[in-house]
Amino acid sequence: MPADLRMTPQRREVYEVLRVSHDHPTATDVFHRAKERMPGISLATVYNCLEALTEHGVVRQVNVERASSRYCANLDDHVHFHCEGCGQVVDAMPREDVTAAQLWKLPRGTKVTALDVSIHGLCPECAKANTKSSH
Amino acid sequence: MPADLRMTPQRREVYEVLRVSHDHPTATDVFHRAKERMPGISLATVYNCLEALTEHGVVRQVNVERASSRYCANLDDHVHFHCEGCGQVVDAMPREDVTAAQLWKLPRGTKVTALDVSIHGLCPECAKANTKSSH
DNA sequence: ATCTTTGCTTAGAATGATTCTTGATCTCAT
DNA sequence: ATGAGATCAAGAATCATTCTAAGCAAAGAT
Ligand SMILES: [Mn+2]
Ligand SMILES: [Mn+2]
Ligand SMILES: [Zn+2]
Ligand SMILES: [Zn+2]
Repeated sequence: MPADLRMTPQRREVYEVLRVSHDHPTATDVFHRAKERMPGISLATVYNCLEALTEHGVVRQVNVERASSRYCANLDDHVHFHCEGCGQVVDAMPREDVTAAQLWKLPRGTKVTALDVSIHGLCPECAKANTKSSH
Repeated sequence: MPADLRMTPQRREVYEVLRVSHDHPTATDVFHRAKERMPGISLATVYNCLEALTEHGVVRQVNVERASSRYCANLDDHVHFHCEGCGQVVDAMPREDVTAAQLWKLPRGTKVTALDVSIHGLCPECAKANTKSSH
């Protein structure tokens, strides 16, 4: 935890919800889960905590298309796979170092700070269900 | 143009705005530009046209983080570079075929339909301005 | 220990992009 | 020409997110 992030009970609880969740919950999802153990917490506080945690690099905000932001406590270098069938968002790890400048043509002198990748498609279960129903 | 997309004057105008724009305008940007030549057009219609054009694959919707959607008439396989300095969004072409399954570990049986990449950083101009001011 | 400053939490209001609703208008096949 | 089905326009509604203001709580100074 960064020293300059004050770990209030609410922030700890929001972080804990994310740490044990692997489904990339939205702010309202986090709100409902946090409420179970901390009934007084408000949605505004969840938004504030998520912002504080994100800004301090303790969690990641995950945006898939225009949908509500989701949050992820996995800090390893990874991207997100979004299943168009069941809607789940799962982590995908790079096979090796993936560098933007190697894969895409960028003007000489460009400084890359982040690479944001979402892969869209069908998870194995939805892919199977899809072929079955469409033959 | 797909045969099943009725090309009304409004849709043609919205498409024309995007065809000549290379800055990935938002819906309101498109609205203001379209209004110059078609003063009666409404923002709702611009949204409708953008949706129709997007659904028929004639233009692409470009989402960078949580900002308003931008639109792009370039149908070539490409990704978007977003400059954190000046905010511009520019196209970046792949150096060669970039396949998600080759670069990221995905469960066996996953079907990939689309790869959505945004590169974040500083364009050459902003990168230069940045080093100058920060030494 | 008390004052002081600053940051955090909360409820509710405000924002702003997008979508929806409704009635008018247009297109196209008959 | 007629009727069905699209499309358009204006405004209302939605909904995620942000802002506001007031009360609290922790940290620092005296
Ligand atoms: Mn993740
Ligand atoms: Mn583009
Ligand atoms: Zn699925
Ligand atoms: Zn720039």
